[in-house]
Amino acid sequence: MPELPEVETTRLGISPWIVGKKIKKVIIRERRFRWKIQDDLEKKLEGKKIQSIKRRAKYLIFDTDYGSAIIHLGMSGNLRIIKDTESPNKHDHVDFLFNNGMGLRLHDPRRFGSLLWTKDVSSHFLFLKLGVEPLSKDFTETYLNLKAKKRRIPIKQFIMNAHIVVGIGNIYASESLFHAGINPKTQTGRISKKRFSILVKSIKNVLESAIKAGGTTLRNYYKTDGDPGYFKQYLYVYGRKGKPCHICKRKISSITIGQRSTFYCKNCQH
DNA sequence: CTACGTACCTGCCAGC
DNA sequence: TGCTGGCAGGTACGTA
Repeated sequence: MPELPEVETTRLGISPWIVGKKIKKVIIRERRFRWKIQDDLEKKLEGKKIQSIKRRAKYLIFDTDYGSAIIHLGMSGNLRIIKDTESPNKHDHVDFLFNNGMGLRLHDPRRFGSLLWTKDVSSHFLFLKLGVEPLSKDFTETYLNLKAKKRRIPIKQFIMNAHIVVGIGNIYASESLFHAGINPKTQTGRISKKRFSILVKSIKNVLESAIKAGGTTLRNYYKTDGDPGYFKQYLYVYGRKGKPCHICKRKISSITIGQRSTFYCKNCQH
């Protein structure tokens, strides 16, 4: 499901409801996720107050007085604010209930997501090898140019590699490359610094616009208030195989790169 | 480093 | 109508 904009939209949606709130009870109906939820996670969280919700890559980090919960939404996960009297539906695997009668519900049909607990986020194995945040000032053409040297992989795989830059998934990789006019198959090491500059701007633009629109809803992603994200209407290539390019009217092509479907315009991207 | 495959899951859709 | 295969927004890991 979610790429960076959807995770960020989720963070923005739930923060006002739960930052500063004390966790009264944690209900876990299903522990089998990407990693099994540890047996005493309820005990770790109950009674603690949520100090802040941060995001690193596509991970949401719930800092408490002592220790943090880390949530990843995988392909199909979402988080929603509920009243603690709302009965669970299928795949509503975890509830965090607060003192004020509200709760946070984790729903994830495919269970590729995760819910982990750590005393120290900065030393957690998930965060050790991550690349830069695309919306930070560290993400520049100079950085990409440095990392790109002699790399022969297609540029699309390169920008989807979380060791290089985090948060860019299959939708926004295709979209960013379209706006930058770069063919997704182009060998990374053969792209000029000038073109990297354009690519960096495109990525930041696409991600920021998608956050403003509340993310992209294709099937089962919904914002925390239950509404869909509206960025789908701004997609230029993703999911548009055979449809006319919004710029040149020629048909959008679809190929596979790194076992992932990839969309681009043969006429606009070189 | 690269390419490729495996694994973890459920749901949906097209085609027969 | 029902079955089957393929595909889906992610990512860690293993092998050559």
